[in-house]
Amino acid sequence: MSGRKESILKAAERSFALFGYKGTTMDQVAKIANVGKGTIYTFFKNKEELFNEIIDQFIQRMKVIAEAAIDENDPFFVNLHRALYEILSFRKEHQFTIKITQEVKEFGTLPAKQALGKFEDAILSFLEKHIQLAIDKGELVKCDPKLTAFVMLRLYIAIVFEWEQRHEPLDKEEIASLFDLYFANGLEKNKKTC
Amino acid sequence: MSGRKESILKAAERSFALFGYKGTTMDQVAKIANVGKGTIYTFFKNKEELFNEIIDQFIQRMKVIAEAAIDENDPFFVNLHRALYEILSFRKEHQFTIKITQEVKEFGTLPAKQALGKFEDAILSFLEKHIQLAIDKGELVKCDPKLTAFVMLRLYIAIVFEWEQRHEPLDKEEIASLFDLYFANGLEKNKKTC
DNA sequence: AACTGACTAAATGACTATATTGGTCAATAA
DNA sequence: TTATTGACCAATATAGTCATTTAGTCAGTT
Repeated sequence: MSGRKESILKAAERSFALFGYKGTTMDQVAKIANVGKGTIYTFFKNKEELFNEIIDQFIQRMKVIAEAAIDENDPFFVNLHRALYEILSFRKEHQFTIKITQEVKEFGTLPAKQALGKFEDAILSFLEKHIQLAIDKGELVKCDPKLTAFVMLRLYIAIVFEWEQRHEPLDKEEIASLFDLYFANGLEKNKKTC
Repeated sequence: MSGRKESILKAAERSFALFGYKGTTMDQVAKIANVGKGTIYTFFKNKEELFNEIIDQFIQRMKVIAEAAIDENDPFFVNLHRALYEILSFRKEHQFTIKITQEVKEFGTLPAKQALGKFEDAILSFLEKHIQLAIDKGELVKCDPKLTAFVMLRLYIAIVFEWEQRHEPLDKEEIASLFDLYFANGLEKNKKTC
C-alpha cells in the first residue's frame, strides 16, 4: 500500500501538536499511523529528522500565507502589516506552534528551540526580501535590510504580543497606525527635508 | 554596636550578586555580615524582603545614573540614547543583574523574575516622563507616552543586546544613528508634510 | 523487498533517604 | 530590660536507586 510516509507525517504532526516533542513517542506515532515502528525508520533517520520534516512543511505553508498577503500595488507598509499580521496570527493560533513555544519555555527542549529559530529565520528572510524590494523601488530610505527586518519583527512582536501581557490589547487598525507612526513617519517633528 | 543593618545589606547584596536568589542562604549572609542569623530577622521580615530592599537600592542608583545623562539643552533623541545606553550598560555590566537575569532564564525563580520586572518598570516610567516632556516641548509628535516608552525600550534592547547574539555587535555611534533612522525620522521616503 | 514488533541499551522519572534551608525562640550577653 | 544569638524544627531541596519507558535495531514474517 502507498501513502505510508504521508500517514506517518500526518500522525506525527498531530502528536507533536498535541504533546510536543518530548511528549511524542515513536510507538505512539507508529500506532496512530497504523504502521510498525520500524517503518518510520525507513523514511526518517530518527525522531529529530521526522520533526524537522514537519517543521519544514509548516514553514512552507507559512510562506504561502505570507506571499498571499502581498499585493504589488499596495504601498510597502500596508503589505508589511498585512503579511506580519497573517503570519503571526497563523503561528499564534496553530496548535503546533503553541505547543512548541510552551515546551521551549517549560523544558527548553533543544529541537523545539531550533524549530522556533527556523520559524524566525523564515520570517526574517521573507521580510528582508521585501525590504530590499521596497528600497529598490524607492519606497524606503536606504538601510541594511537584514537589520531592518530584525528590528521590524521585534517591534511588531512587542506591539502585538508583549504589550497585551500587561495592558489592553491593541486592535488591527491601532497596530497599523502605530507601525506607521513609529516606523514609517518617525516621531520627530519638522525635521525631514522635502 | 551600630551599622548592623548596613552590613547585612552589604553582605546580602554581595551574596545575591555572586550566587543569585536561590544560591544565597541566610546562614551565609549572617556569616559574611558577622551577625547571628536571628539578627537579620529583626531588620527584615524574611529573605524576600531583604532581597527587595536591595533591589530598591539598586533601582535608586540606576535612576541617578539615568537622570545624570539628561541635559536639558540637548535634543530628545540625544538624551534618550545617552540615558538608555548608560542604564543598560550599567545593568549589563553589574554582576547583580547578570546573575539575576541568568537565574530567571535557568530556574525562573519568582522573586528574581519580579526583580527584573521592577527594573523594567523603573526604566519605563523614566522614559515615559521624558517622552511626555518632549511632547510638551513640541519635540515629539503626539503619541501615547506609555506605549511609546514600551516600544522604545523594546527596540533599544533588540538593537543593543539581541542583534549581537547572532551578528557583529553595533558600536555606540551606529546604535545612535539607527535609532534616529528608525525612530526619529522614519523609514518612509518623501511623505512628511513640512 | 517491504514491513513488522520483540528486543536492547540508554534515558527517564518515581520514590526514598539524606541534607539543606528559612524561619523561630529560649537562652545569653549587654 | 533589650538586643543578639545559634541550636532547633518543619519544610523543602538534593542525591541516589532502580523499575519503567523510549529511541532505535534487526531477525523474522508477509
